[in-house]
Amino acid sequence: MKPSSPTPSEPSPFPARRHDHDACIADGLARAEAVCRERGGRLTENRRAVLGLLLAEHRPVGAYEIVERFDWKRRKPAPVQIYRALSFLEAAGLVHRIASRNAYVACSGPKEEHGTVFLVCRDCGTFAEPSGAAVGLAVRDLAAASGFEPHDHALEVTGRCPECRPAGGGC
Amino acid sequence: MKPSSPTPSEPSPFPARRHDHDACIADGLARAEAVCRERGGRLTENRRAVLGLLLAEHRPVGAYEIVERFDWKRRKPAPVQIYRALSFLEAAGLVHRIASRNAYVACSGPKEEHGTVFLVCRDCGTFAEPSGAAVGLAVRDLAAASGFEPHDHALEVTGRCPECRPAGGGC
DNA sequence: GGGTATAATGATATATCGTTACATTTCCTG
DNA sequence: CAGGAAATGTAACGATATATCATTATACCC
Repeated sequence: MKPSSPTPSEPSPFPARRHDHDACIADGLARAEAVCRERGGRLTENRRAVLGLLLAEHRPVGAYEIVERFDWKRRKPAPVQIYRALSFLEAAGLVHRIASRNAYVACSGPKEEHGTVFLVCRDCGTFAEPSGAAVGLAVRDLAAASGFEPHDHALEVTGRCPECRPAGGGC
Repeated sequence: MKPSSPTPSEPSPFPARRHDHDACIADGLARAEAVCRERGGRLTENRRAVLGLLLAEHRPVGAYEIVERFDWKRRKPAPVQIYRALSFLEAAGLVHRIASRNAYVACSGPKEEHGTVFLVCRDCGTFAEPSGAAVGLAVRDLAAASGFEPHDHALEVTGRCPECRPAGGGC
């Protein structure tokens, strides 16, 4: 498979244009259940619904867009409900906030190495979260050189995803 | 070089606790004048005032905080005035928006290499903008490996600055 | 099971951040 | 000094996020 591709073991952090989406939602929810059992929170109906919606999109979604799309017991939820669910999910490491867009994404990686680098396509909005160990190290080095003690960081890169780049490749 | 000291030529991107602050404001304004001459904008009274206020703080300041602190012709300015000045200054590369805080800082570096990494102290709020070539390269590599074409990025690191770390150093 | 503490939700209001729209003024240029 | 582009002034609005407090659900102990 993919004999001459430049990326053998890690084809792309971006989702394939068509993939088993139900499975990736189910995976995400299962992972959430596990995380909750471990951390002691509860994956309630509301939280599950918000996470499900984010898992159904591979792109950052604004809180008020979630409000609009939602149907909780035949009612539109109040913003605070969404923010509460998002806060819980973010604390649990299940979603990330994309500050540069005031939006939220489901965390795509099952590992603990998540949260390092976020790629967002300026054209289609698709989101990817590659495992950026090298970037993390560079950040740590840079911080250390300044005597700075890093606690948390968010690197948000905008650009064009493989699908949206001109087919020729070059520029 | 770098015989035994950890940071010989580049002591710290953080401002010293006391330094010639008037000079660093004057420098910033002079730089702004130069940039405007080159790019064709005008460093008007309002823009100069906003930039001056940001230069007077080595930390991110919210737009509405600028509104509150301001005294334009004995009046409080409307938010839109501040945002207009900030937009101009940001386009000119003279200030950066810190998305994770909804706040703005004066660009500290005179060079074109700015805008790569932002360090923000969680305790005192002090801001630094070290030259992060290594991080930039790591980001480019990571993006390339994904087939992603990066256009722009913002890396915002929160943590503790040298002044606010426990004196012992370790943890 | 019943009582109780804690977690989560519902509902309303409000704070904070940023923009739209349009009239007016400034100031550069010829 | 006329004409036009750039910048400002003013008011209202839109978007994002949180505060407060009453109520309901869940876990836990007995």
